[in-house]
Amino acid sequence: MATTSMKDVARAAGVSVGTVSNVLNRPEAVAEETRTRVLAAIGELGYVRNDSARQLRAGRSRTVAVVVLDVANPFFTDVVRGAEPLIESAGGVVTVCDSGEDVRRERRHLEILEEQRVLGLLITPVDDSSASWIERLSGHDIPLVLVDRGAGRHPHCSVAVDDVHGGRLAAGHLVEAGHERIAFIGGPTSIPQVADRLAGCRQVCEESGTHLEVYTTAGLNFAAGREAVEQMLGREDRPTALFCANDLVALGALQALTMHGVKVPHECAIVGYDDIDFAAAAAVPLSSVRQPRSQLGRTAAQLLFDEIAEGEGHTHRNVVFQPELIARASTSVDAS
Amino acid sequence: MATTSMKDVARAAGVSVGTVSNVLNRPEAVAEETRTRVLAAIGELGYVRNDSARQLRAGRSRTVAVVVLDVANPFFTDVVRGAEPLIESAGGVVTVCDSGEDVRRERRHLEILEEQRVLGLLITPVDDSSASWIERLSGHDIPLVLVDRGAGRHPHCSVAVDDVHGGRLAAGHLVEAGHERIAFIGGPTSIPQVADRLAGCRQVCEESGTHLEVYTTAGLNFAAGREAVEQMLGREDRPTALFCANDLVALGALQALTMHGVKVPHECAIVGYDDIDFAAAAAVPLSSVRQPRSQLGRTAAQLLFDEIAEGEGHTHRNVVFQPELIARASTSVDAS
DNA sequence: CCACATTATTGAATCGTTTCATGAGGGGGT
DNA sequence: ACCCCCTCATGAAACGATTCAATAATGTGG
Repeated sequence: MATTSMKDVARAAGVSVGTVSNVLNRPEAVAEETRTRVLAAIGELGYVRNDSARQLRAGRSRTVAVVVLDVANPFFTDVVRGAEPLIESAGGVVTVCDSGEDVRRERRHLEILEEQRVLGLLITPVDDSSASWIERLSGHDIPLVLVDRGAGRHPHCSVAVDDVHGGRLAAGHLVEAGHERIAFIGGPTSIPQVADRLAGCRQVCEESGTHLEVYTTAGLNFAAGREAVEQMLGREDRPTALFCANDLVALGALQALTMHGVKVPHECAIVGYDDIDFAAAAAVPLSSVRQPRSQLGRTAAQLLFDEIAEGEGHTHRNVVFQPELIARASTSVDAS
Repeated sequence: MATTSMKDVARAAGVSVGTVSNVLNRPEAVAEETRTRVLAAIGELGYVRNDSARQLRAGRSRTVAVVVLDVANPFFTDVVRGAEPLIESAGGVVTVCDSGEDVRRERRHLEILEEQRVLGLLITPVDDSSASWIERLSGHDIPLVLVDRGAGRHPHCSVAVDDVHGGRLAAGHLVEAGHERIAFIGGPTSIPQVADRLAGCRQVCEESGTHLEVYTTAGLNFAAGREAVEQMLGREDRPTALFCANDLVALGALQALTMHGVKVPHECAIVGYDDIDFAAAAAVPLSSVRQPRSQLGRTAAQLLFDEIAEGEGHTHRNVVFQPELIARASTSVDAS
């Protein structure tokens, strides 16, 4: 048998489809006696609403999509978790899309989301080339909030963390500890977060006359950190401290250093970024720049619903959070 | 302006909607000249297909949902990544739902997925109470594959890892290393994986006359491991080795032990489960039971599509993989 | 007893696709 | 000329819900 529809329920309960619909959507407008009869029929037939039909009529789905750079990165899972409660309590459904830092994957997701007529979008764009697609969605009346990106530069709501400041915090911490050769590991630099963190780091190094080497990686993951360190260890006169663009890279770097017998922190200090749970539990507890992850998600969801509610007369808001440095053993001076 | 529909495109190109549909779905059935004209109109108007209408007509969506216990757990992200390529190459769309080990959340997801008429489902059920819901979906013609659960017990396709064997491997490894007091940390035991791993562990302990203590936790995460260890340290005569139900728990335990100055491995050894990337990079590289994660996902997707393709005359298959023990420093005997 | 609210239900139009039977226009073959 | 076949394009009928104007049924007050 094909799936049962409202028509079947209506027939079984001896009412019209309009009434069945009312029972489901505005139960108070239906007489007690009728309502129970309809509900009974629904139970009996195992009827399940067809969301496609609902959406078609409504013109929009109730899905809010969150497009992130890497679902395996705890930073993003925390952002998502921060956003979920608000979305769900507003009757929305959350779907997470992983762009994997790949513009093509991102585009594919956006195409599908557009066809699905999603209610709204929280997105961390892969890089600047994503902009045209984002404008397209926005032009098609899909409200969106940029996450961790685009403070003020784009005509959209956004939440972000001041990554330049974060870079300064990290580098400043290392310079204060007396390091004179610092390496930055991270990439690709087309990712704005990476570029900003590096920029902040560079500022501090230039101000203090500290030598800075940059190791550009292809991604922000475990393997990237490991490979960068392998490459670095070949050189003479190697840096005494690393600033890694995120904690995954830092953990990879830490692992490679340990494997090659380089002692952290006193032969080489490390600062990461994001302060994920694993950072504190690493071989050497990792100093890291902490971002208010779940707050980032919550605020993003809030901005999205504000935009939806306000409609036409909406003015975009850009919320910027300040990061915070958490010092741990990986940069400890007295651990020597 | 409302979103532009096929009707608008048809008008602009001077053809009927049927033809526009053909251009999109069976371009070879449309004359070259007409096709380009229609495509031009589509580009001009910025037309985007409406998926709700499509699905309504088709009766099914092209979404395959993967319902996992915890998206933040690298085990599951790897399973998902393993499944994705196959699903996407078959024209499907993947959506990941996080039940958070909570039956109520799981149920909410299943309700929504059913309303969405998903193409199929890969699911790791929270516990046995999920069964009735799963049967319901299955009865409503939604094909599904159980992941990491239900080898043979349920009337469905499934992929799984022999967790009892995994538990035996872990415990056997510790017993061989000479440990005589072992603690198992994990929970809730309503999760079948946890129960099986414990069962395997218990078998070995009984066979070898090894003392076993069980610390039941509320979840399989970082904090759970930390808390269990806090509790354990209060006791006298504490175990000399831990077997943790997964790596997150193990890392939490490791962190707590280190914080209290207990040396791993020689004051207390640890074996984890899953062999996630972080395991190798932990404070003390973690011995762990490795499961073929992405293969699990790939096979699950394969089984799902087989079931969809075979239709009525389908007979369920249950694939079981064998886990493997990876020994690292956290159980090393000569590291004393 | 009539006019008038009030409340509960109905039926039809609508959302945007896909699908399929139907038909129009052209060649070829006989 | 006639018939058949082919290629393209058409128009209308689904799909399953929501919404709203129209009605039916009931009660209220004058």
